[in-house]
Amino acid sequence: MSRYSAAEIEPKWQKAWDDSGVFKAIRDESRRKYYVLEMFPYPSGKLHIGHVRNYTMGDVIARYKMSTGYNVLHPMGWDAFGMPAENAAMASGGHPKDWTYKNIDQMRGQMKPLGLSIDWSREFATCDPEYYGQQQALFLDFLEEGLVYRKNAIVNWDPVDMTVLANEQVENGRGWRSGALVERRELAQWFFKISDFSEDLLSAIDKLDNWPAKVKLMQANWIGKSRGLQFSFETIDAPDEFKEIDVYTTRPDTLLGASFIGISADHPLARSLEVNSPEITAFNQGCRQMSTSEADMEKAEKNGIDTGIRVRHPLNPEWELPVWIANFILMDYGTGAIFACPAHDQRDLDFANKYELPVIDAFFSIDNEAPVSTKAFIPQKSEKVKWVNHFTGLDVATGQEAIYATIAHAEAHEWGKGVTNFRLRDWGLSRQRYWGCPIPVMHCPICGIVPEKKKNLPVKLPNDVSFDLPGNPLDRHPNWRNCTCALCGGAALRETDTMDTFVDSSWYFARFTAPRAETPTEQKDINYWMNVDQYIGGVEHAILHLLYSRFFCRGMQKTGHATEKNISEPFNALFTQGMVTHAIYKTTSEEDGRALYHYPEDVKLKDGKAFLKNSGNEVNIEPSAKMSKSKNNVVDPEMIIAQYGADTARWFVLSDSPPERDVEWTASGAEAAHKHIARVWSICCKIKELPENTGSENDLELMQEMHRTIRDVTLGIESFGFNAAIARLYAFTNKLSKSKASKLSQRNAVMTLAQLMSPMTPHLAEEIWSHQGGQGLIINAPWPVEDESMLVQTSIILPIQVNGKRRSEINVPKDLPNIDIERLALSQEAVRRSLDGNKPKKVIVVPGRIVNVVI
RNA sequence: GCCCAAGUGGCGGAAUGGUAGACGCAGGGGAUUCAAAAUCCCCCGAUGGUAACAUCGUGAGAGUUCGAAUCUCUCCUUGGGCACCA
Repeated sequence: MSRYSAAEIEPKWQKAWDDSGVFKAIRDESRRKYYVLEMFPYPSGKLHIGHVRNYTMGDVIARYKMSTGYNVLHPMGWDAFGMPAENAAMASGGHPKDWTYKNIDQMRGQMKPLGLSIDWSREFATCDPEYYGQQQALFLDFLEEGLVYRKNAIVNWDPVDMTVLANEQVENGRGWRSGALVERRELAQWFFKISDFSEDLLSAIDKLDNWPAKVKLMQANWIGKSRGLQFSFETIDAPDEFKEIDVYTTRPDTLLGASFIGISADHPLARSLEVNSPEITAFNQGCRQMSTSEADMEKAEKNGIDTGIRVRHPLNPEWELPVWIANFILMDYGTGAIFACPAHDQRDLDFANKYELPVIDAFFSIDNEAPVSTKAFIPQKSEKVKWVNHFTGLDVATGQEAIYATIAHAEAHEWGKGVTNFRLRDWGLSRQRYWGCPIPVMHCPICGIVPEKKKNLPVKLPNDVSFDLPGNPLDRHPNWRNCTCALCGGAALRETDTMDTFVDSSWYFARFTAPRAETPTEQKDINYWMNVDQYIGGVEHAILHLLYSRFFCRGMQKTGHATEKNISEPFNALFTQGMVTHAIYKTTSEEDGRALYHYPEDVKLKDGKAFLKNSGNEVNIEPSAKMSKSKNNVVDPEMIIAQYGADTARWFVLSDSPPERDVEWTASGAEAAHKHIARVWSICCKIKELPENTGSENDLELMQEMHRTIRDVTLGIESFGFNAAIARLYAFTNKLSKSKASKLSQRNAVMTLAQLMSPMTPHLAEEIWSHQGGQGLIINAPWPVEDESMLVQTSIILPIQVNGKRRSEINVPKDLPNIDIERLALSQEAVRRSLDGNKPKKVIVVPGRIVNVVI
């Protein structure tokens, strides 16, 4: 018996797959296709074990589908634009392009030894001019179709680095590099009109049958359709242009609980008041120094300033309400102005208590009429409440009923109108950065904004740039900006904004169907391969990436890039896998007190404590978190592959946790996976050496177990229950290793085992297959199908409960009538003891499952 | 703060209304061996008991049900997202 050597066997089979071209996807209308795609990686430099998990899951599906006769497309590419490349260039010199392509080479080199069934001939990176040139063509068509426009928007501005900061680059209101207080600055920005599709993007969620319910719910909440009331308050003592303040509210029913009016610091009225009031100017400035992130705004202390202006209540002109500027009101949502009802909104209540504004109850709970003081009363909209002199005449009604009644009242009495609003905002795609897809337009002093001609695409990024000065290198490039107006032929300037990297990832799946086409898509290919049948990626993309991709497909439909077949929904099925986590090892630098993070490979564990291998110093163990470069809690797959082989790494990442949940990487788990692979190989070798014989009474038992395993593993793979499938394979391996069945049956069993394991451990599977004399490659062998006749069970074990507690069990023929089961159950010693001579109240027999005796 | 999840032995987890803890890890005992590694066999939620068995037990508390890890409500903790990280 030879020892199993992954180092020899894995490259051998990878070469065999390559030579036979099994993974090359060729369009063939006569065959059923299956498109499986994992979210493509950002080339950060090193593959980590989380990537391995992600691609292994896709690979299991791809290989399984190949074995069941599908023509499979399983491509790979690189989400290659983005900030880290520029950050690296700033930190250590070099060019983002070189950094990126070097990383891609490295990661591809780490990925290939995993033995993934990828069609590498379709590979591309989004920073290839061939890709982003086609993206520019799409952009121009979107522009022509009216799906792109320009407007002013607020950005985080770092006044020292003279650059726009991403939200993650703002730390406690300061720029991460400069430490300068961040300002909110208004810039002209490009936008996609995703809001045109709000209704469609929302209602089409219902048709996404094979998406996780939680993702669909998150998207629906994100789009945030609401029915509310828009109306205006007449002002008193306001500047002439502001005779009225428009407000939008989803709770117009609480209008009699109104306490004050709140407006955003960016509201035109708030801005106009700055002219005469240094206090208001200072307050608004303060609001504008917060980051633009909604989470930051919500977490910040709620502040406000009284403008001195008042408004009349629309239902009672005598009733005057003060107008406050408040830092928690977004100019982007609704009208940038609200009326506050502290009794029924916690945030308004905290604000009212802080500034001693009135709290007026609009309704009470039916059984408790205590007025609100520090905790707002916010019942479900479907709960009936008692209204205080409601103007619609309602007395006891639900919030929802009151909202409808109020909108009807407002429309009938002409003081407001019902409006359907969406939370979803248009997608700002402008980035003031170098390493992105250039927006292919120019600014002409005569013609204004002019799209570049398609024949001049791609508008390529210039290579001669440097990152040693603040700001965007495209802005200060000596001649890249200068161009000729595509309309009048005069001198013009190129747009220096590049596109959000989410644009790159919003159509790459379509490009994979024809990656070398001279147009963004090729009708025959997109028509055959789309949609993606199974998409796999992190749940962190549940909203933005997936929503943008759904929008993009709608845009591509409108602009004729996907016409024959409706691909408005790109992903038929979605699976969101969990992350691979690892404990974080942290010490503090003695020099400057900064946190230092250590790689798991440099740390030794002993008695629940961790020590550095080189110095022996103890390190702090922080709770497991997503593996990330910044925390160094990463496990390098190269080391795992060198030590154990790819099959071990693949088997482990699938085995321990359910795929949608996070998995904690442990060295002992990897060791166990490795042992199992060696064990299966040794069983295979033992079977080969068995003497030839003819059948045995143990054959049936082994074959029945084999067919049950085929059934369970197939179901496990199809339902993403990889961990369950693997547990089943362990159990079958245990059975086989102890089996006394004939050589013929054992050989049959081990070859079936190899087939069932082949999606997870393809190299081992091929080796067993060839060792046992299987025909051709196992990847080309048809998937085993269970024999129904081998699954039939003649008797079953029924547990007997007394009052819901298990007391006994009986072994009965499968189709014994209930009356006989009941009689048998009651005759059980344990049941008789519990009954103590009394008659049972009731006996529940659930056929095939359980018996419960109620006493 | 808002939206969405998750919480089960020492650990990863199984069971989606019907025997809680499959399978794996760690641990304990044994076989083999001159010895070790490797391998194989047995045990392994807690408490009480020689045992049979009994009681308790799925983050906390309440509820629905003949029966709840599973459904409902409230709370706690952890994770993801919050529109310029990808």
